[in-house]
Amino acid sequence: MTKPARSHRRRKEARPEEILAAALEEFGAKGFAQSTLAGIATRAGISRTTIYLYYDTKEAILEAAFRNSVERTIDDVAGLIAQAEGDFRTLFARVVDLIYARLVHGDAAVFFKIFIAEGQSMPDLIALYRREILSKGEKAIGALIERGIATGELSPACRTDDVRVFIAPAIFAALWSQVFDAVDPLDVEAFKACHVRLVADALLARK
Amino acid sequence: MTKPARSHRRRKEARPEEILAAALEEFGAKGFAQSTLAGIATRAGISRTTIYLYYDTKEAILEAAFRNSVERTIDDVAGLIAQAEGDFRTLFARVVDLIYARLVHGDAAVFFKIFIAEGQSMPDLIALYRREILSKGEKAIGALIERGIATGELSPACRTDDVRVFIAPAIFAALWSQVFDAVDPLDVEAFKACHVRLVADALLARK
Amino acid sequence: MTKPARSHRRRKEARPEEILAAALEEFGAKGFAQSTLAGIATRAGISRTTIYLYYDTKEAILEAAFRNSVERTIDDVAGLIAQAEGDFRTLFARVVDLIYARLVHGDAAVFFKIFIAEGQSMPDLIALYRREILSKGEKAIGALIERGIATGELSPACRTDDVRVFIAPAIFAALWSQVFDAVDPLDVEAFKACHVRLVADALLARK
Amino acid sequence: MTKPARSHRRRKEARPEEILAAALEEFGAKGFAQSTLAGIATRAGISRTTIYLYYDTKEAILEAAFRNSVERTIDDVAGLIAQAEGDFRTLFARVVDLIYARLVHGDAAVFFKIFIAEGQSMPDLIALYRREILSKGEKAIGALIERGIATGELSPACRTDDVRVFIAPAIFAALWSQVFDAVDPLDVEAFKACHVRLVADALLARK
DNA sequence: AATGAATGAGGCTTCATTCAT
DNA sequence: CATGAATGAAGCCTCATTCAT
Repeated sequence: MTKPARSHRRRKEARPEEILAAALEEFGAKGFAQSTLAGIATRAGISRTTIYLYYDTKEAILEAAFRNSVERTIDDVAGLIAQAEGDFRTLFARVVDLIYARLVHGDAAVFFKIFIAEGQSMPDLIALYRREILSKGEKAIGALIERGIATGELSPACRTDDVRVFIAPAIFAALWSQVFDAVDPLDVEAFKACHVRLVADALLARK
Repeated sequence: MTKPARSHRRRKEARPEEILAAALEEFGAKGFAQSTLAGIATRAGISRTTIYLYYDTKEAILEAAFRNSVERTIDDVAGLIAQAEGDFRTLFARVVDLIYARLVHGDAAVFFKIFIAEGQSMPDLIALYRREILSKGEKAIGALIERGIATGELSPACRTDDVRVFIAPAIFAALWSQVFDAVDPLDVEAFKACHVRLVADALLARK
Repeated sequence: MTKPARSHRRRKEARPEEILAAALEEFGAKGFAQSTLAGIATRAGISRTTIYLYYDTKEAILEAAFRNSVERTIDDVAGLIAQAEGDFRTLFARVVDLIYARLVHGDAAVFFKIFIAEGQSMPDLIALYRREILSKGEKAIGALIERGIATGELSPACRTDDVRVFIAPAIFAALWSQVFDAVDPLDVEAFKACHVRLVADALLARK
Repeated sequence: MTKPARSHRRRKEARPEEILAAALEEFGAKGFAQSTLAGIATRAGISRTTIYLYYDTKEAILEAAFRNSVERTIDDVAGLIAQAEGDFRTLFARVVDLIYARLVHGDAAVFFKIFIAEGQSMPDLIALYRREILSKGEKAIGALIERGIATGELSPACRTDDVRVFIAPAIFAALWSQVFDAVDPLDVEAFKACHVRLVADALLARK
């Protein structure tokens, strides 16, 4: 169907995403405020001014990169809610696995960093993040718990918990890696196991 | 004889701390890179150049503010390890209380932000933070668990856990407040209660 | 096909030298430390920041201007050594002519000024100057004297002199012009004649 | 009569000269424009603001230091004209000796440097220098030549020379030392001998 | 589509100088 | 008399952004 794109054409179509990828690299390495268009351009292997053909401002790049990443993440989370088999501990572990994967490496970690540091000046993105991504994640965990209650594994009392507490260690791990990796790297796998055990032990204990 | 404090003198002595306080405000509001000396000066109610009478560079201000805060925090933590009476759940709750107090409001929150966003460029401060503050906190929790094992409340198995998992929700709460306060404020007290319950339930369950 | 030079291009190629010329003017008028990039930019008819497209720092401009000038000067001096015909007095006069021309007007005068005033902080340029330019000049004079001895005009005793003594009045004239031109201008031609006569008389007298 | 000054009093009277001495050091080390009041104050062992009790501006310090030095120099030169015994070569050597002494070390060297580099902006001092110091020096040399003619040592033709040519090498030596001392120090004594020989040989040769 | 050239706004820092003690 | 405190002016430099090719 789609004609095998000539390299010129292909280039043109690929540019925006290439720029976004380069920007994400730069943002991750230096933070948003410290990032420069020059740095992004270099990483993308293009000239500084070419960026302006696709994005109007530095902020626009961040926003585009963010929306781009958001969509993919939402899909992942949706899939994650659907696939659900096995006992609570197993299911929870699987969910946590995915969250760690996305948070410790990948785009999500970068945006986390940026939002924490410079979120004051970008309330719209913040709201979008909270609404589109975090909410979905919360719902996924909530659904997991409901299922546990339904099967009799968990006590209905677990419904009253703030599910964010159950995921918090993952965020902690992501940030620890970002900040202290050089001076004191975290054994993510071991930490994750502790995390799952803590939550499962606590919830299952409530009969 | 010598009048207790001529206003000139008194000012001079107070200045450094005034500047540090203003800087912390500014850093908290804009992040370190985005902060300007002009902003700090305005908040302190002095001129831009006056700052240079006390600190040589913007980095020096950050460092001074940090060390200033570090010392106070260490003292708090030390005191916290000492005072310890009651059952595990009560003690843990008290420790967590203090951590929330310092992390959600106050200096610690600001430095957290800065380190996450711009830590790459200040490895020395990062190392200091990890060594002087976080370690102390970890030890405090570790001591608590040992005490619980000693009194027979907790299983010795709890010793194998990474204690950072037990505190992670507090960091989460601190960052959530920083980032999402405007769009979706966190009920910190409720969250904290969940946090304590989760950890206590899990640990006490392991017999 | 490719038009010989689009104005954009041509400009770009000319810019560095334009900036250097402007800088030399500015340095000459104010000395190096007192010179400002704003002044250079104005003289060059460009904006302050445009300078940074071509030179990284003020020091870099000085260095570039200097090297630029050095090369031309060395070539002149080399040519001057080569062309040599006639009796000692005539030859010496010709060499002195060139030295005055370059020293009293032109780049050399500016660098003299700068080196005298601010040489402490630029030892590399100083060394280069001594090695690449002054040495060549000394050699030229030395060669002249050797030739005079060979032809029997001069006594071999002249070889023991420090040739810099023979040129010193030229430097004096250059500096006098720089410093006292407004208050008491020097009749350079007359002074130069005196200079040549002094040296020639002294050397030729030694039989 | 004069009470043996109490140290306080003595201090007060000495201050201006102490400041001048410190300023001269600083000017010599960094040039005038690069010198700072802070540097002068440190060298003088006093506070920055104390300087303002005695001198209104940086320029005023330069001027005061200069006038101070001028007076002493004039006296020296006057004395130098008076004392005159022996043949031309001997006398000339003695005069040149004094000039070297003052130019290569001491205040005069510093002012030379400053005037060359930054004279444009201080025409009054320049004029004063030309009038009060250089003129006197020229006259001293002129008188020497007249005496030589009178005693029959020199030809009356020597009267037509610009006497500055005869002293130029001394200036050259002074500047060389300032600029190239680190990279290629000048053997001042040898150079001076060459200088005297050159001038004497030339003048005495004209019969 | 892509880029090299150019610039204005703004940040950090230095320093001569004034003010109050 | 002496000084510590404070500041305004000015300089260097960076960077997002516009213009012309």
